[in-house]
Amino acid sequence: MRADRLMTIMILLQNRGKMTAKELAEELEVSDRTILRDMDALSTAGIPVVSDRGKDGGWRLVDNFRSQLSGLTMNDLKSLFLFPSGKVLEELGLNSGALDARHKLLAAIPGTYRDEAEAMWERIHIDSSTWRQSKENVDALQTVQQAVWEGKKLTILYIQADGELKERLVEPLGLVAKGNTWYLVAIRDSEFRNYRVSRIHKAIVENETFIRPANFILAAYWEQSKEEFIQRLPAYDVQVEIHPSVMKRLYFTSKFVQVIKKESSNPDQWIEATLRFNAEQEAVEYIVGFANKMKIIAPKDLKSKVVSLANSVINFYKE
Amino acid sequence: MRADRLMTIMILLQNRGKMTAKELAEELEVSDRTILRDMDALSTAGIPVVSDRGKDGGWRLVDNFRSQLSGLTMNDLKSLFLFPSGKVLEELGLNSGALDARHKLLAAIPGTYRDEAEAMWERIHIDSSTWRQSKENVDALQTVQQAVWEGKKLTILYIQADGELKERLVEPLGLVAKGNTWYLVAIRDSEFRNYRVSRIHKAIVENETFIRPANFILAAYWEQSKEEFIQRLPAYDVQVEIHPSVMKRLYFTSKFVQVIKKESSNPDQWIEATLRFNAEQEAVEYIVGFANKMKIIAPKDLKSKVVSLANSVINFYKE
DNA sequence: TTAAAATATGACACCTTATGTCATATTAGA
DNA sequence: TCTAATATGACATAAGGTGTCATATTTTAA
Repeated sequence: MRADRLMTIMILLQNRGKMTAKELAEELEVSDRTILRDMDALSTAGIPVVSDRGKDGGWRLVDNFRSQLSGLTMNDLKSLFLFPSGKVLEELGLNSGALDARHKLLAAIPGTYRDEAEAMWERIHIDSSTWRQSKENVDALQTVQQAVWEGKKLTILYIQADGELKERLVEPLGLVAKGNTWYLVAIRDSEFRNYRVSRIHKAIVENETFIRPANFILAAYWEQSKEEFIQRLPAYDVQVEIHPSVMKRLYFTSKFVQVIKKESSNPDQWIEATLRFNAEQEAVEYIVGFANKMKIIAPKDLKSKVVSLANSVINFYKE
Repeated sequence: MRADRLMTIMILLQNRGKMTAKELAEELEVSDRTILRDMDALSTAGIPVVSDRGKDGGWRLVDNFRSQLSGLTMNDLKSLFLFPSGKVLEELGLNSGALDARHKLLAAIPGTYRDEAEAMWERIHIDSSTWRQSKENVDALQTVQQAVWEGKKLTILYIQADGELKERLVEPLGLVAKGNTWYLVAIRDSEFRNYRVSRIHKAIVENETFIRPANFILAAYWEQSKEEFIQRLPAYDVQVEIHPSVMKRLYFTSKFVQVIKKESSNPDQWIEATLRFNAEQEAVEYIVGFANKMKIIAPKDLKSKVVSLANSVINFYKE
């Protein structure tokens, strides 16, 4: 009961600014004295409530703290109960069915939490699955996950980009779910590395434990790692003109689109755009599919590459 | 204190199987009698603890429940503090910075929760952003979100699939984050509808409120809606043989791959596979990019379509 | 300066909840 | 039959919380 009330006091002060003990007492149907005690309890708990004595006195949250709270407290509560996609939960072995049991456990928490939880569940849903069944292989995920939780070293057979199988002994720090793809973040030879879980052919949890780096923050590491990866991503830019009839298709596969200039309602006016690919070959393969609806402006030698590919298609099916 | 202890009992039983009241009492530094009372409380709360009397007696969780719990209780706690992607939080106005303040609030919860929260944060990270900047337009999300929270009707200017702008008055029920794409689930004309947020050109929150349907469950509705959408997705299956040199590429764009038969280590043996497309044209455009590395087996008339497209490429660049 | 509105603190009586101790009963296995 | 275990009730005590009351201090306005 009291935890409920403390939380409510915080929320009231956040929303209304300054309130007297008498007002709070009436709102919460307790005595003034109880409110004063609650204020002691909040202070003890580190919540910076302060009092103004005398006329026009009352209680408020320290202004700085309050302005933080105004963007935080209610939203904190909301995000506290915003659950990730059922697919992620499932692949972590935390089935959607667990949601119900968790709700039950949550019922033991002060009522305000519960109300916020329900509101969030009712209004926001996250879904990371694809429209069609993903073929991403997560056979190794259970084993990898076990090692992560138990802080044990892991031997993995890893399929490298060139298709070669390599055995590695790693210290698994965490897992990152990027869309439908799981990455294992681990230490090998004193260096941080990311391994795509679908490329782990086999994983064996070792008995040997390891010391987790003291200041390792998975989310921060991942953002940095991602930034570096993106920096190293090859970029092959192509200037094209697009026939309006395929604009919809371009939006649907927006993956390569960087810039679209001057989209016009004139159904006959070709539209300039910049596309970015990882490699020339990727550009060729993509652009050839647009046939005569996408015209290469630059680089100029890409045209002959596209034509060459088209010729090989024709020869292939001549038989 | 007691809530802590109840939770600890559950965890101990889950981890150790059967324990006597005496053992639990010693572990938790309370009397046997208190443990027996706690068991009553757990039963009352719906946790199926059962006792074995007499020699070799003790307390355990119902086997079925325990096996669920082994995937549930600890995992419940874990998933309770598994936070969705920072991108989703950001777009909901719940910035990553809120995480820290939430952690502080969570500190008020029994210590076991806090420990689990830290473990989860340290080991699992979710990231729904793309390697490259997404072009998905979420300008309207703030306004839409506001209406969702406030339970107010919303007027939207919606860009339909054919590009036409339509004005709609809707009752917004919730938001679904599907990968990088937000969908608004709303009622219009007494029917549930999904609107892609990036297609909402403009949104205006009305003053008029609406009655939320009593038994509406967003997650359930979304799963059903998705199922129906997938059922209606056209499926155009193509049997192909793939040269091993492009297998890597196929894995990278696994979107269309349905079945791969007999993958061989023989670098000269073509591999049979089934690809699924939404339309014949999509198949043509995709397969042409593989040139002579992907051979169409069936349907047979697709070959001529691919050749035709290749010809139009060649003619296009003849100038 | 006075009065009113506010908080600050302590104390006490009372209420509610929780705990430990004890006694008796029942169950299960050796 | 004996021992190890749970089952239940009861009672005294402890712990936590609340309301009422009294006294003290601070602030502002008249």
